[in-house]
Amino acid sequence: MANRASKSQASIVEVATLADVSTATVSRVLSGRRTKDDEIAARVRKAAAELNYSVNYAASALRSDVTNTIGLVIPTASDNFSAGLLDALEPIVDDDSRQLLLGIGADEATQIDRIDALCSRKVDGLIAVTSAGADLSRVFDKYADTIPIVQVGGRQRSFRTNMVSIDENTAMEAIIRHLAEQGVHSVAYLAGKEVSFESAELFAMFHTQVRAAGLTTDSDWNRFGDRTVSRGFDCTIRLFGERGHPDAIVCADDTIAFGVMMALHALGMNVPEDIKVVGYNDSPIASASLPTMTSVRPPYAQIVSESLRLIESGPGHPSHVSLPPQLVVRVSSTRR
Amino acid sequence: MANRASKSQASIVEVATLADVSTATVSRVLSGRRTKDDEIAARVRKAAAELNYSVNYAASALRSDVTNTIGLVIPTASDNFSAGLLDALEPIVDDDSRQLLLGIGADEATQIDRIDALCSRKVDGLIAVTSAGADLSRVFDKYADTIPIVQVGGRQRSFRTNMVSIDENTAMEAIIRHLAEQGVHSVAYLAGKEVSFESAELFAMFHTQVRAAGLTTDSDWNRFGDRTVSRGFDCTIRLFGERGHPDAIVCADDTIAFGVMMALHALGMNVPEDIKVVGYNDSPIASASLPTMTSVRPPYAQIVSESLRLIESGPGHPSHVSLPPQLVVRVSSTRR
DNA sequence: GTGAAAGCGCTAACAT
DNA sequence: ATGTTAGCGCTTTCAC
Repeated sequence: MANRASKSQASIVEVATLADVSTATVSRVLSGRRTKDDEIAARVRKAAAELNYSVNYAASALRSDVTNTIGLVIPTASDNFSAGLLDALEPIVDDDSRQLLLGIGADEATQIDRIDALCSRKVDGLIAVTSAGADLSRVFDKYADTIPIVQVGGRQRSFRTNMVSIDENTAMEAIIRHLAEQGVHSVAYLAGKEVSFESAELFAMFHTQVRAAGLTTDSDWNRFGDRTVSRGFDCTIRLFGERGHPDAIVCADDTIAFGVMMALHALGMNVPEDIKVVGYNDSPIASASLPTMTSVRPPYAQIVSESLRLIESGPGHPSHVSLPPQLVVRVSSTRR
Repeated sequence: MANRASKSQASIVEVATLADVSTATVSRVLSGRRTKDDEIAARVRKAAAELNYSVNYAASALRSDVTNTIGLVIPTASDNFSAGLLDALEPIVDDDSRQLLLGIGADEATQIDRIDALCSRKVDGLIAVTSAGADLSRVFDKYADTIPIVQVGGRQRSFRTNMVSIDENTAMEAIIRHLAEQGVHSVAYLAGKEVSFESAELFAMFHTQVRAAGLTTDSDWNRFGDRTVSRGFDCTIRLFGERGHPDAIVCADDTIAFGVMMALHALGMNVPEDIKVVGYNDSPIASASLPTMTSVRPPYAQIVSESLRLIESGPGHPSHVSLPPQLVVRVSSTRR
C-alpha cells in the first residue's frame, strides 16, 4: 500500500533495517525457524508487510538448495485422469507456498526430456504419471538418490522410486458386488486397448470378480478396443446382434460407456431398467449423461496426499502405496 | 557418463578448469552470448558434456533477473479450452529451455492469489486465462510494468496488459456461411450461460450473421443455459414439441451439441440428413461422436505463439490481438 | 536468541 | 575476445 510501490522490490535488508534487527532474524522469523513469537517477531512481520516484502526464491534456492517447487509430468492435459490429478494437486502444492512446474510428454523420449529438465531445475520432488509402456527407469535411477520421485500408475520398472498405484482390483470388486446387489446376473466387459492402466490385468480381475460373485459372462461379449464413443457404440450394436445379451455392461472408460448408452438408446433399450451400464474414471461426462452414469472415481485427493507425503520423506526410501478408488453410484446401474 | 556421476553436481568452475578457460567464457559460450564458434567454444562444450554440467537456474536467476520460466494461470485443467492451451503451450515453452509454472484458480480470489504467487517468483512472462466475470485488473496493474502479462479471452478490464482474444465473430460467420452452403434455411442457437466467453456477444453475433446470410431463426428456439449434455438434450426435446423446427442447431459447446444429437436420435431424426448440428471448442468428444461433429477449434497454436511474442516484447507496450478460430467440418453438418 | 559475516553459483562490468 | 572480480539476496554457521 505504501507509496514506494513502484520501487523494484524490497529486499531482506530493508526489512531488517525497518524492523531494526539483523537480516538473520528476519529470515528466521519469516521462515518460522524461530522459537518465540514475541514483540520482535511482530515487528519483523509488520515491517515485511509494510514493505510488501516477499522472499527472492532464486536467492533462497541458491543458498539453501530448497526450491519450493514440485515437478509434475503427465502425458497430456487433455486426459481425464491427468486433468483431475492436476486440479487436485495444484491447490495443495500452492497452499504450502510451493509452486508447480509442469512437464507434458506423450512419448517416452519427451517424458524423459521433461523429467531431466525438471530435475536439473532441482525441484523438491517429482511426480510422474507414466504413459503407456514408457520405460523411464534409467532417468528415474539417475536422480533417485537426489530427488524424491513418485511414479503414479503405470508399470513399475524402477525400484528406486516411490510408487502410488490405484487398486483396480478393489474397484472391480466393488463394481461387481454392486451389480450383483442390483439383481444383475450376467455381465459384459469392454476393456481398454492401451497397456496404460494395465487393461489386461483389469480384464483378468473382471473375470475373477465375476466368478467370485457367482455371476456369468461370455467371452464373445468381452473385447479390447479404443476408449472412444464410437467403439462403445459399435461393440454394443454387435453385442445385441448375437444370441443372448448381458444384464449389465462394464466399461474401461466413461467414453466407451457413453457410446454404449447411445447404442442402447438407438436399440430401444432403457438404462437402467433393461440393462445397466458402468463407466470408469468419473469424467465430467459421467455426471452429465442421461441417465447419469455410475463410474469409478480415481482417488485423486489420496494420490496427491500420499505423493506429497512420500516426497516429504525424502529420496532413498522407495515405497509402494496402493489406493482404492471410489465407486460413484448414479442412475445408470441402479434397480428401479 | 563419467564415473563421477554420484558426485553432487558440477559447477561452472569445474567446467572452466577442465576446459582451461575462465568461468566467464564458459558462461558466454553456453548461453550463446559469444560471437565466434572456434576451438575454444568446442572445448568448453566438450568439458560441460563430460561433467554432465547444467546451469544452476537459481544462481543464474539471482544474478541476471531472468528466471527462464513462464507462468500460466487457468480456471481448471478439466476444461477443454484450458487443457488444449496447456498441451499447445508446454512444448513451445520447453523447447526454449524454459519451464512452465502452473497456477489453477476457479474464482477471482484464487486467481489473484496464483497470479501474485507466480509474479513474486519473477516469471519472465505470465499468461492468464481469465474465468467468468473475474476482475483481475488490480493485480494485473500491480505487475504490469515489471512483468509482461497476456490475458487470454475474457473481458478486458485492464488496459495495461496484453490481450489475446478469439475472434468469435469470424467463427460465427464461418458456421453460418457453411450451413447456408449445405442448404440450411433456419437455425437455432443454444447459447452458454456463463459470461466467460461473452455468451451474450456471441448470441448477438449469431443473429447478425443469420440475417446477413439470409437465413431465419426464431426467438423461441434460442436459449441461454448450462454447457451440459442434459441441457442440450432437454432443449432439443422441448424444441420439437413446438410448432416448427429448424434445419440446424448451433451450440455454444460440444457438450451441449452432444446432448442435442442424443435427443435427435431419441426423436428418430437423422443427423445430418434431417437436421444439422454444430458444436464449439472441438473437444475430444467432437471427433468421437456419432456422427462426428462439426465444431470450432480455438486457434491454440496461434494463441500460444502470439502470447509468447507479446511476452518477448517485454512489459509496458500493451497490445490487443484477435485470432480467428478454425471451423472443423465433420459429418454432423454436411449435406448428404 | 541474536548479529556478523561467509558464501551458494552465476553473470555483468570492467580491465586487459 | 578473454579474464578478473564484484555482488545478486538469501540462509547458515559461528560467535556472543
